[in-house]
Amino acid sequence: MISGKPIGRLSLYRRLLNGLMHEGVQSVYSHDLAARAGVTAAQVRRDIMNIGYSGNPNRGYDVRMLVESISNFLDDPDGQNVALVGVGNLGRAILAFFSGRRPKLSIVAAFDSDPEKFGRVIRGCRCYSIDQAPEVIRELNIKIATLCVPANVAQEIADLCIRAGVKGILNFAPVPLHVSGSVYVEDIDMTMSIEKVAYFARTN
Amino acid sequence: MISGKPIGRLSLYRRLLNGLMHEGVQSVYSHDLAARAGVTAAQVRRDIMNIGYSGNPNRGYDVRMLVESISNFLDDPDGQNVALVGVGNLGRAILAFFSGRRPKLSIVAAFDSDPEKFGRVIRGCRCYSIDQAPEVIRELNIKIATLCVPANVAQEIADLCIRAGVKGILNFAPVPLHVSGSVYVEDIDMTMSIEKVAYFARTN
DNA sequence: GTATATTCGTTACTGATTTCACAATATCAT
DNA sequence: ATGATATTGTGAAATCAGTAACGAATATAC
Repeated sequence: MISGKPIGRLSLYRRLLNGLMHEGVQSVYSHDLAARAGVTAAQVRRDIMNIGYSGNPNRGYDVRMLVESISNFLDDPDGQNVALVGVGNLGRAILAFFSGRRPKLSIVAAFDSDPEKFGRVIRGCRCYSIDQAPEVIRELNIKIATLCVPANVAQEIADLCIRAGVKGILNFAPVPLHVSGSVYVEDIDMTMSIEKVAYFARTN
Repeated sequence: MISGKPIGRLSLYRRLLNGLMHEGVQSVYSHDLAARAGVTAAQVRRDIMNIGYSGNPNRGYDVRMLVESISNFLDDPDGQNVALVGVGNLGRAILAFFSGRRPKLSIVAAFDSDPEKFGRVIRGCRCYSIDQAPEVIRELNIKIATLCVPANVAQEIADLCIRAGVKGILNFAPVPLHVSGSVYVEDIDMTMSIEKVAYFARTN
């Protein structure tokens, strides 16, 4: 079993390695990747060890093969569909940000409560009424939801998604969600983050 | 000295407490606040202990006074000015999100490289050329920057901000920043987050 | 006024994560 | 071939964050 933080780092390594591959770099040392990722070399080696890939003493890691190993580990080979709930400013920004970024992860449906938005297609993603969510989530086999809704409805909408089969939630709403242990929630709490920055900018 | 995660939790507690205060609740127990925040009661008590506030056995914590204690700890009494760099989709969403949310933290200037945007005022925040950043950051005594720029220029722009006096960066660019130890960086890496969610949605 | 029940404050513990350190191994120059 | 060098893989140590547990303190009931 492997826990949250290493998974995040693997995702980062892969992104950095993709950049290197694009530049034509063929192999990389743990300390080099570590410097780019902002972690220690030992950390990189252990993370890579954890997914069962092996490098080559004196030549480091083969970039292409390491990317492949990480992808085998992280990705569903068939791809995963994602829903976006809440097509406000933030929701649209996220649609724009993710559009075509990860081939194995596609935002395939958006939901909102504003009838103005029903039927519109934003960045190739169709917007439905939130009432249709249970049906659409089931039909498209969506297991991942991105919540960009106001705090006061976030729990209710999370519950609705979970009842429809969602197993993982990326929560931008500034409120902790209460879910059963079989559902994974990752919070992106921008208010908390900026207050942290403000604190350390002041006291560091 | 108190490190990153407790600070984040304090920010969260304060937000929850403000909600309670709004509902007219006067006092709260550690286990109640803990349940709302999704942490253990011991954690709450210890976090509150760390900032030197004391509750009352059998009556819990006074909501108003606890909020005040946390605010004294987290906030600069004179307020802090924030710059937003990169007025794209995400930047505008963040402007909308933060506008008027925390009285002690105001986004007072935005910067972009697109001349179309210069001089425009978005959510009460004026948009300047990135070339004016050093000057404006100094004049407005800005110590905090929110980076919503493309990955390939993020480091360069971070350096520019730091040279102008910025001490804390909230980094939305999907690339780790290399900064000196006296500057605090908080990363919000949405790609990493969604890949984490995807992984656990699949394997949990 | 006393007993009782409940909660806080804090110390000691536990578990997880990260780093250290070094043997094992591959490469390269000679 | 062989020696020198640089790197990986990984058990052990260290660090860190979170939890449990319990004495001290306070309110409440009778």
